[in-house]
Amino acid sequence: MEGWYVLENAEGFFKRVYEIVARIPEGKVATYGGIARMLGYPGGARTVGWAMRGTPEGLNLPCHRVVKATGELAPSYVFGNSEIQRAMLEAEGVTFREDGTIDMERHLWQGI
DNA sequence: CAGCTGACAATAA
DNA sequence: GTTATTGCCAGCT
Repeated sequence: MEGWYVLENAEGFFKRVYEIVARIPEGKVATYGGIARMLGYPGGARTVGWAMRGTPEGLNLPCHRVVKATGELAPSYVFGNSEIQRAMLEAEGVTFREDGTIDMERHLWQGI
């Protein structure tokens, strides 16, 4: 966490979340709680997800790479259908288990 | 000004 | 093993 200031206007909690999400590499996924922990809020998992809800589309933020701690994808009403998110992650190179959940052990991004 | 809601997470039964 | 409940932080009404 040294040069995390791509968006120099990173003052609010939102921006801070956007920066981290924007840093997620392809083929990797981050959890809401994980991002919250990076910010120093171990219990701010909901807040991170809530911040994503207000994510401007102009930032082209890879919100589809943010999943639950259990490896499950976000609810269907986020993209209209969970298939979209799953398809995008598969296209990125993320592997899924038989349950339809992401293999966190392989793709969990801890924030390099 | 006070209470409610919400793209979650962890613990208890 | 699954299902239910509580806690958490920031913005909104």
